[in-house]
Amino acid sequence: MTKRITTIKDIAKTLGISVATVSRAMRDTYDVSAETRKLVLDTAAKMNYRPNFNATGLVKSGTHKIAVIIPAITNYYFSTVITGIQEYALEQNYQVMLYLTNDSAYWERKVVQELSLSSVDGLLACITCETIDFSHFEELIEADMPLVFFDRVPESISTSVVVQDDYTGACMATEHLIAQGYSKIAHLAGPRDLNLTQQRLQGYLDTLKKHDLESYGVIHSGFSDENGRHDMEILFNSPSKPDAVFSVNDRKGFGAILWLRGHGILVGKEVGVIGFTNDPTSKIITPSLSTIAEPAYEIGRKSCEVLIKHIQKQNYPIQQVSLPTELIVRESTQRKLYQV
Amino acid sequence: MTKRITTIKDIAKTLGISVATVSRAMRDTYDVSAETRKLVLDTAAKMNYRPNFNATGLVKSGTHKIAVIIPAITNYYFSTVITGIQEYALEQNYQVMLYLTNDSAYWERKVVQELSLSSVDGLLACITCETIDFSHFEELIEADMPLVFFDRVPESISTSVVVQDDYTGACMATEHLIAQGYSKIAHLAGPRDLNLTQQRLQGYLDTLKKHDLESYGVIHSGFSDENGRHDMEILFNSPSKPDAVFSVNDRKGFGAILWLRGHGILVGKEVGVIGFTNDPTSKIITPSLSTIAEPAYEIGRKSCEVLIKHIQKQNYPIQQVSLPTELIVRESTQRKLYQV
DNA sequence: AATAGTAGCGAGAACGTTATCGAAACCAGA
DNA sequence: TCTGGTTTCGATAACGTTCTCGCTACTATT
Repeated sequence: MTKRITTIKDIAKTLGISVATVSRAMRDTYDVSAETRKLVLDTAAKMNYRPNFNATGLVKSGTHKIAVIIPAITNYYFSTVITGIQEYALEQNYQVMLYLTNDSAYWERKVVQELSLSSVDGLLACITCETIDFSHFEELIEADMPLVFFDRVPESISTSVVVQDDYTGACMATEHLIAQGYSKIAHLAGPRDLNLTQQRLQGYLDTLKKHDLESYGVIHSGFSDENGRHDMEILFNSPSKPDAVFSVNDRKGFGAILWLRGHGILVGKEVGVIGFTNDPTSKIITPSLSTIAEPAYEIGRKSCEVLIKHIQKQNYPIQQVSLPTELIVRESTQRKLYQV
Repeated sequence: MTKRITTIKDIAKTLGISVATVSRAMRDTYDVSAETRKLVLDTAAKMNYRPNFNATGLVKSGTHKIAVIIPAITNYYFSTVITGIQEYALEQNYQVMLYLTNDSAYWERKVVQELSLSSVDGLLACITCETIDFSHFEELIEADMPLVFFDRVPESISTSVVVQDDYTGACMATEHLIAQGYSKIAHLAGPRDLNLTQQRLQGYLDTLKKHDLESYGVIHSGFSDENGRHDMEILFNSPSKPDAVFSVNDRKGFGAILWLRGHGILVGKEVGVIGFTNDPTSKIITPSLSTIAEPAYEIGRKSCEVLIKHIQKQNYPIQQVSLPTELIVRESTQRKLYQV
């Protein structure tokens, strides 16, 4: 703070050359001799020079920064996505600024609006489960700010999006339950307005219809294991009890398993449970949870890649990326091998 | 990008006043009349003006940004710490830039060295478990960059640090095991060089000594559940088998429980297990894992608070904050109530 | 009525870098 | 020796904002 940071001027002064030459030597410009470049680079290293990004950002409009707006990071999926984003960004020499909305539409709007257009080159966003008004994002688009959504994406806005194949994943999960001999299948669904919720719900419904089965209940609620428990309470207090549940995510699946165990119901043998995510805890819980694995890390990398392409090429076409999921069979959907 | 962003000059031009006045009106300067301020603010809003942080950062040295350098975020503790950091930073109008080192000392050094001193006001760091050379951090300190460490802190550097009380936590864990009647206690320790590892090890050793007990083994390894499994394999293949283990963190504790269950050993009744963290999965695993709860969220907030104080007051004294932990008793250390 | 004080504003420099333009130095060919 | 073409470099203007002066006009005091 008080100490003087060495600038390009200092280097120029000690070397007796102009700042322009120093600036050129720093970058890969041809307009400088090999010896002076080496001289500049050496003294720069000696004087512990670091470029001032505020200055470079001022003159070339473009900071090498991207903003990531995400509901939370305290779960496996989101934290893994961020890891993917971060790694790709670093490889491409971009820096990531993190904004947590805590799943509050109010905070999301506030963060997006206060985001200085000049402080980031682009935006990677995953909306809250409350977001129904997207005008704050639309303002960004009008200002030509590169923007790509991942995982939870709005339907009404035309931007690039990167998601997992939620529909097919849901079909696979439901098919698996049916193949295992379950027929009274219910669905623990996510918040109503989320695209992802609707996709997974539709995959579930379509697969049931394909097999001439009826739904044994669909309950919409949040993503926590507590939500899962509560939904099971409702589901199993109804006259027509299901013999399997497909949960919109693993955490609600954990809640479902815990509720079933707490009520002396054998998970797998009596009631099957399948989740969606492949959270590491799904291997740890007893019985272990069958699930649809999401490529979280790749979603992070891919969405960052698409964003940076948008940043670097003005008219890069809008991308609709959908990454494949995978069925992972564990104990919670096995009728025979039930153990413990 | 191609579209013109409104600047302070545009506002000045449309209003027929000088840029200086507009600048003053934006901030809380007395040197401007109430009416012109209102006029400026209104047209600024109308023209959708956003401040250019590159410019402000250039003239006042100080971007409102802090960098967070952390090994990973894909676990409960780190992601919760970041959440705390993020929330406090946002409240104080600071923005956080995230850097993941992936627990690689090489990456950590690279990130710290390439970090432009001018692009952030301060640094919040948690070292990798490989870091033994701290010269890259010392360079930052020499350049008067505010720096505070959290959780994993170096001993040799004199900066502010924010940690949980690892020593007392380890004492509490060991005391609890002894109180439950276990006497042959082993310790699944963390990576050797980490201060946190040594503190928890020392707490364990001191408590054993206090009760005239001998250690039934200390094994150093990483933090994953796989490490926990592997360490148990070694521990239980030795002639003197323990009847309880204190794990340096919950994830290794999960591995320990899984290993014991896999070998038909009743967790709790035959062999007690206690962890450290209070990862949400510790409630989900069977049997549920007793643990020492860490105040992860508060550690995030507190370390951010200390950093911002350092940023704002040049000679803010160095802080050594140690936040209390809490014993959480669950099934894995209960000899009597063992169920399932 | 003269002076002092103050509120409100403008002009211009500064922050550290890049970009544009042109000048100097050198070389080759005639 | 002169011309033309490179290569290498320096001066200077920009980028958007804040800050330091200083100026004007108004109010208050005597």
